[in-house]
Amino acid sequence: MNKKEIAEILEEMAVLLELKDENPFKIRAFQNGARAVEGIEEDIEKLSEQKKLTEIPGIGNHLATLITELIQIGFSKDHQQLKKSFPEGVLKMLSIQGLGPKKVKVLYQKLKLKTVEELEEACKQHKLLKVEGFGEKTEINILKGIEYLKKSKDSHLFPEALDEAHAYMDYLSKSSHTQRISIAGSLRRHKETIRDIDLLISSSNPKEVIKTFVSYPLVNRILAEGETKSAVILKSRINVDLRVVTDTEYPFALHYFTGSKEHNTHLRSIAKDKGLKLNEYGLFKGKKSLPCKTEEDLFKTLGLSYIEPELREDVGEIDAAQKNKLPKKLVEFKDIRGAFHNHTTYSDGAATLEQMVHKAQSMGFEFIGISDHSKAAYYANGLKPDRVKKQWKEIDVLNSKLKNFKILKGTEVDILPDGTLDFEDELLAQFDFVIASVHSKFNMTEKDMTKRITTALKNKYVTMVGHPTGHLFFMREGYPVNLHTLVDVAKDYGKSVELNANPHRFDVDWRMCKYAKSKSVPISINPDAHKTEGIEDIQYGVGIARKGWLEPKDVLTTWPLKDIMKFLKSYR
DNA sequence: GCCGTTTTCGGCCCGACTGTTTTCAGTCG
Repeated sequence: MNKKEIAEILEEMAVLLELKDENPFKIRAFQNGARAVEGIEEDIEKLSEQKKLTEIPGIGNHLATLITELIQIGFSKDHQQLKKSFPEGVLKMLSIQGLGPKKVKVLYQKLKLKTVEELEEACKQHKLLKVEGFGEKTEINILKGIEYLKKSKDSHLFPEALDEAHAYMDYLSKSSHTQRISIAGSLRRHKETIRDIDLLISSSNPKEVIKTFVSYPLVNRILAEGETKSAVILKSRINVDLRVVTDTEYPFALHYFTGSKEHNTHLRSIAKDKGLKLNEYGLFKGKKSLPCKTEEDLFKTLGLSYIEPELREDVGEIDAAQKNKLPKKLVEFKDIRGAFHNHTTYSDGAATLEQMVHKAQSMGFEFIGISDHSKAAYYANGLKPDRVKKQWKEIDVLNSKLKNFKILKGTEVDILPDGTLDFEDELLAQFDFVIASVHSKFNMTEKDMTKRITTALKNKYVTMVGHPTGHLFFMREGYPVNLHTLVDVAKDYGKSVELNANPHRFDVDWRMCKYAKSKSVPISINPDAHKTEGIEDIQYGVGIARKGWLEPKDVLTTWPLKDIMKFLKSYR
């Protein structure tokens, strides 16, 4: 059992303990334990063997035994026991906004509600009004929460889908019948969340390929198994569609199945204008298909420059391709030289300052910005000025030892409801950079929230706004804010805008990247890392940036360090 | 349940908001 799975079990146990009304500090110990496990840098199985688990802060004797049990026999008796106390659907109710363990417990015990569906029905019939502590508003909010849950039900975070797709492709590539293979669909276009995985294979023996496809060990259910088309659901609950075509058809099919639908429709009309017909099997002049070996050939034949998959959303890319006005070279991961917005154990990160630095160095970076939370972020162990200064000292010492690498002193300072910041200007002035973020009082009108955030951005020491909308995929909607106004203010005050690369966030999204680019506002692709691996999320942020038409020059974190330092001084 | 150079017992991060209530419990971050 790996770190992630162990952490998930500890997390679930914490939830179950909450439902059982256990000692809150015991619950927190499980939550801390889960986070500690996730943050472990070494091999957890080895640590368990060597009985060194208790050396990790947050893991004591009991949790160490439990983790060892999980590693050795794959389950824990304590966990199984706890799980028996509540039906599974009751746990699901907890993912509804505004419903916590206390209320869920009451609903389960008083109204005998066991699933989200039963809860929804009960709300509609106003059965909750009978229960003390529940009112009309609560019912409405629960229904809203259920609606939101349903909307995001069948979607998956980008990296989860990508990992599944790569593993499946590795497996399929081994078949001698597979000629060319590719990811298609929204995953190839790097949409922010993924509903299903589309795979395309060229082969002269489609039957065999399909047979191999449905025999994949991680398949949970086969939905369709035809001559050239198959669909399955994986154990991870992701749907995967496969199409098998001939190698001649492959480039056309790849384009077709990559989409988007709107892009395809538009491109077909371009073909039609030229007296051609385009579909997934070819580009036809009369009955004769024009030869194309690759997608590049296809675009060329239509008189267009090559359109990268990320751009195919029919938001002007076809027009630009006709006029040869597409970005010359979209940003790539290898262009990235460093990252702002990283947390350490000083606040709510799992890795120490030094571990984060080493990770950044191992990724070939030239700098890393450290931005732990400010004091208002109690829940995240936010820093008071004295601890900020302690961290600065540690950074100074490390910097003096480092060659060709620099740690930048930063903070993720809370934006208070009135738009002022959680640190005094006098302190802010001493940071190399300042990220200002909203972490509280989300419930404001768009006008007030926009005022609040732009006021913060206008502060002469603030470099950028962190995760500007605050949304979390599948968990909560963002607070209302006018992003165009925000970008305009960034433009006027010479600031940057964050593209938070955490796959739960992708905030701002690619649409706003495009707008920022049009205003020459540099985008910072930031990992918002809370552990060393978190820094790797930058690669997904790069995908979103590409989708937003960004080239290296548009991305602050690709600039040479001396230019970045110049930028950080320019707006003060 | 975890932790510890004031402590092996007794703390453990807490303020704001919401919706329900008339003084507060539950939820969230």
